[in-house]
Amino acid sequence: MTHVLSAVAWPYANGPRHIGHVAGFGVPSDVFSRYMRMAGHEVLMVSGSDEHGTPILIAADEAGMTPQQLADQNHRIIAEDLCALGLSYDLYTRTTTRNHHAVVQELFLGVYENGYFVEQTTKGAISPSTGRTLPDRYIEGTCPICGAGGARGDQCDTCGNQLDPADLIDPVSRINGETPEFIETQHFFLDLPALAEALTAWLDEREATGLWRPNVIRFSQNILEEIRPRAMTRDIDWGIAVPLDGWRENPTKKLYVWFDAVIGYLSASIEWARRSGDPEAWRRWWNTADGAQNQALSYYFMGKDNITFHSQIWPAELLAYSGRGSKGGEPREYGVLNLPTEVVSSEFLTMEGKKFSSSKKVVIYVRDLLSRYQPDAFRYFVAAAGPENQDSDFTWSEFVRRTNDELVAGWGNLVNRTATLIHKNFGEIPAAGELTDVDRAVLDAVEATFGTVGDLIGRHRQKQAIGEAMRGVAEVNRYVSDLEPWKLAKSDGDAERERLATVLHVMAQCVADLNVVLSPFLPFSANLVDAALGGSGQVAPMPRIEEVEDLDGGAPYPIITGDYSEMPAWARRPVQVGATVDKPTPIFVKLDTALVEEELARLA
RNA sequence: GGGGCGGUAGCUCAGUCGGUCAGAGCAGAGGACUCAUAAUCCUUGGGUCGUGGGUUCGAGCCCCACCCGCCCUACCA
Repeated sequence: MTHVLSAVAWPYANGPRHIGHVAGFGVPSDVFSRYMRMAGHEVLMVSGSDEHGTPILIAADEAGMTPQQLADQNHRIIAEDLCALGLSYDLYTRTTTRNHHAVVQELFLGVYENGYFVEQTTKGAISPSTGRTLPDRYIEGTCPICGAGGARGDQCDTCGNQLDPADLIDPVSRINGETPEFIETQHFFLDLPALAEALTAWLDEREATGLWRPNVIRFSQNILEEIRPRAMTRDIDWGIAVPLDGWRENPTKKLYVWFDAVIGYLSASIEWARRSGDPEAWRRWWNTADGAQNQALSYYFMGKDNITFHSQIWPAELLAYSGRGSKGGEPREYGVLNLPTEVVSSEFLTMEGKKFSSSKKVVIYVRDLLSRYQPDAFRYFVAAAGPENQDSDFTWSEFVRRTNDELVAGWGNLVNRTATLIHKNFGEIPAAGELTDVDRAVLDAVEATFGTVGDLIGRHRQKQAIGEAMRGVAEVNRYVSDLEPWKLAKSDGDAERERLATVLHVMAQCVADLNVVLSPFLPFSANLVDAALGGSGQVAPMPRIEEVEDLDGGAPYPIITGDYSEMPAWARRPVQVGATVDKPTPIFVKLDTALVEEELARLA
């Protein structure tokens, strides 16, 4: 039994998420997790809303709300959207829970006690009226190099030079227009150089597996070369308190949002365990570094902009807590924590050739998409044409084409013609007579897809995986066309009748198999397909939203959770002879090509 | 500026260790069939593999230079 942690990127709760976000981490992580469960692994899939940090504060100010109110609102929207996409989280929680705060502080103390924090004084900009950190990008002014106006604190877009915000001429805050104040301020820096050796060893070992995507491993090793301490606290009043005397009480010093967000993988695992009734259960996914009997693997899903935090900052935190850096040390109560097995980063999805931009209205939100289209149509597009290895483009015409020509015409039609033929001729799944070589050939080809598709999903090659599954679909369509069962149906002879039963039985078996193979990609329709062929309609369990109490006395909140224990195994299951097959209704909605123009008009 | 990725048929892309590697799907053309959401099945066109050099018996594949697109390089997340 292998324990598999599916650690899915935490969506930032400053607004609703668009389809680019879920294409990058949502759908791929769900396909992987569903497959791994069916393949017999003990999967724990966790994520949550990332709710601290400056952008939330700003969005809250603009909306006239408190940051907590804004986070509450967006957390709910995001959770509902992810749930509606069928993403099978064991727990989707949030970073404003008491549990998360406590786990983050525990990690901080572990890192601190082992000596991997260094205190440094830095110069930084703050807003004089609020005392909050003013990040470089929120300061603008005249570029000291080229004299252009509107230069940002970190970089001038006109001349391209990188800047120090203190050098800007007439700097102003983009948040409220006031002149920033540059002050000396104390912060805790994560001593990354003291962890560099351990990080290098870990990355080398990971590289040797040959499993990481080449650009991810290369990028990760590259950033290791210029490693330096990184501030893990901020001058801000929205976040998690620094759990040290003299700091804890300071309302304007909080932990850096990225220090806390990645810890969510651990805190969510712990929260899941506490809610499951076995508070120590999380350790089976996290504490197997030192010769535990079972094996635990962890896969982190995210977009490429997050690689740094998952292949450097997060493993550094884990190493520091576990006492595995050059300064040594001992772990506290959580023990030696596992490092990521694989950082599975996707590239970016673009929209009609352009970057997503909510301000420029080059965007489609998950909610809007799902209000008009089937979740599986979108999931299919992402699996078949998503940004797996390189940036890919979402266009409405391609979405319509993929849906109509591949999903509806290929798979949907095979299901439909199979169910119709069986319904008309037998009304139930007929028993097979003697199989011919042609029958065996198609059955073998379809059964082989369990191996090929499963292997590809396990190696995070979902584009190829769904391609192989669809090749199986084409093969069965070819079988049907070749054998022309409708002609057999027109004959009265017993031999023809038995042959017809055999062919339809083979078709039903192939469709049932392909349905299982496709179920990680198309869970909603998998249930409908199963029901259409006389099954229970319970092939792909679905997540649900649940309102829960905070475990430690905080405010209640919605989570995503679910029971995924009833998934079928990743293997052929003989179809049930005698199961009733009714006249089918189409499962996939064919799209009107006119919607391309309608959708493009919405973007303008 | 530094690092990385990509530029292959009209479109979207595969091409593992240099040797049937010039491919698939879609669109286009022709045909078969009628069980099926006019779906399916068969046949078919064809591209200087970004540009220019180089290494090699042999290069989309390796090396160098250049052109174009994108990403990372932030105290945003």
